[in-house]
Amino acid sequence: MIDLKLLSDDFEATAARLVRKRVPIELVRSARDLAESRRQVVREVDDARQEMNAGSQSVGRLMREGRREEADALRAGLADSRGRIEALEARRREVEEALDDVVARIPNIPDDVVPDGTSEDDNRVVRTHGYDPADYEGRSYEPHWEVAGRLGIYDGERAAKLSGGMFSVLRGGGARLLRGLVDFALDLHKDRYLEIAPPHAVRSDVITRTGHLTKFESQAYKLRDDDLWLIPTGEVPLMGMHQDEILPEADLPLRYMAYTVCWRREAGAAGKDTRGMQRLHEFHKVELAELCRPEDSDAELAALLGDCERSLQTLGLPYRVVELCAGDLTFSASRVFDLEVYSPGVDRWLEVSSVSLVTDFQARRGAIRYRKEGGGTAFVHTLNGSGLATPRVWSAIVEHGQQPDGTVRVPAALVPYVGTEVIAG
RNA sequence: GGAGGGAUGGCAGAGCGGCCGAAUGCGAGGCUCUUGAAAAGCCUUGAGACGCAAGUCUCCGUGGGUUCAAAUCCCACUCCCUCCGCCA
Repeated sequence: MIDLKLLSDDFEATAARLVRKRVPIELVRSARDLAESRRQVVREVDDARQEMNAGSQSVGRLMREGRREEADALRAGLADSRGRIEALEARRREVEEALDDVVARIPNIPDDVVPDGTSEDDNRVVRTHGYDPADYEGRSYEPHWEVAGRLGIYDGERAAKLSGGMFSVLRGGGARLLRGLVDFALDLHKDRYLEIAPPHAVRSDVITRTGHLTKFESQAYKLRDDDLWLIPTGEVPLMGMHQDEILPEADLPLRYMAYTVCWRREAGAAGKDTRGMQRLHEFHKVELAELCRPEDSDAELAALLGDCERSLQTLGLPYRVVELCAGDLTFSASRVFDLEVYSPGVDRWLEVSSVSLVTDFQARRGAIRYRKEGGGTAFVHTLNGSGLATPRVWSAIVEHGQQPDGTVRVPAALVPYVGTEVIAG
């Protein structure tokens, strides 16, 4: 959630920044007005309470002094003021509910350096690494599901039999490639990130406060008999760990990585780009996530982006870095860089990582703070990015590594992890 | 799943319905003493909301109830611990 103070202190500027993210101005106005109403009601409640507290204390004093009749008289009057407090409280709840509802629709404020734009088309390619169209001329590339299907390392039909569409079954060298990718990613980042093995099911409270379950949409799977949700990303437990904590400043930044399975319902996303392993309900991912001081978050974002790029560089995959425009930013992010790998089999750039700066948006809802060395507390900034999202990297390796004889060449850096230079089945 | 115990500030740990936002100890910060340090002594030290400020309000696991008044009494829930059962 955003800082409501920004709306009362500097409405025009804040509204202008939100409008860049396609937020309707009426929504921002209504948040400001409701916040003001709330302030007023809270003040009335406080005043009423003060009166009541003072009265109650007088009753106590009179009783101790043995002045019974005076105490009884006062007590009768206080019963009424309790009714008044209850009425005011009811109004406060009403206003707060309305405010929460509006605030829940307001996304994080885009960073001023983010380019203007309203859609994907306005995103900016920052740089391209390792890609030369000449490399692909004079040869045909098949999509990964063809290559992998023929090798028997990917079985889409059995996956559908077990679980329906958008699930995968990997076999033999395909399963080994998946496992190797995970190990590779964890090893690559172990010096800067603390490895965590978190739960894959979390409470409603946790997934809500990390921003992955809202009144308006749910990408997550719910367990039937318990108040638990399967995580859509490792970010959820990594950030949820510190909810309601006040961290010592000296502990920051906290950099974590976690290998988890991720589940996404992706309702309505069926159809396009779903062939093979491009989009799955269940996939494996090594997530990088961190908490830091606000003044460090720009530098941490650059470093995190570099770390995520390093995964692709080391694997020798051609990719480009795309900065999302204001109108295309995800709800919680103030700034996002997508990493897209070139997939020759489908001749497309596929998003394999989304590196996000979330500023204090997530920390505010999750109440993740730190104690400043000079005194006082403040919300941390949070960041996250995929260190390696397996399905699309897996398929990119298959498409790039395909050889005339139908086998797949394994990138050199991955050979020790997969245990073979060539996947032949 | 069954039986019992518990949840209070950074930690440990008190707390007869009113003088309790809360003893005490530890930790942390400041000061005195000292050449310096230790020891000792003194002082300070939870979070949040509103307010220029004085100050007021909220928070003792969560939610409800009783009462003029709840950390304290009642109800429900959640979590933790111990024992039993089951189990990778």
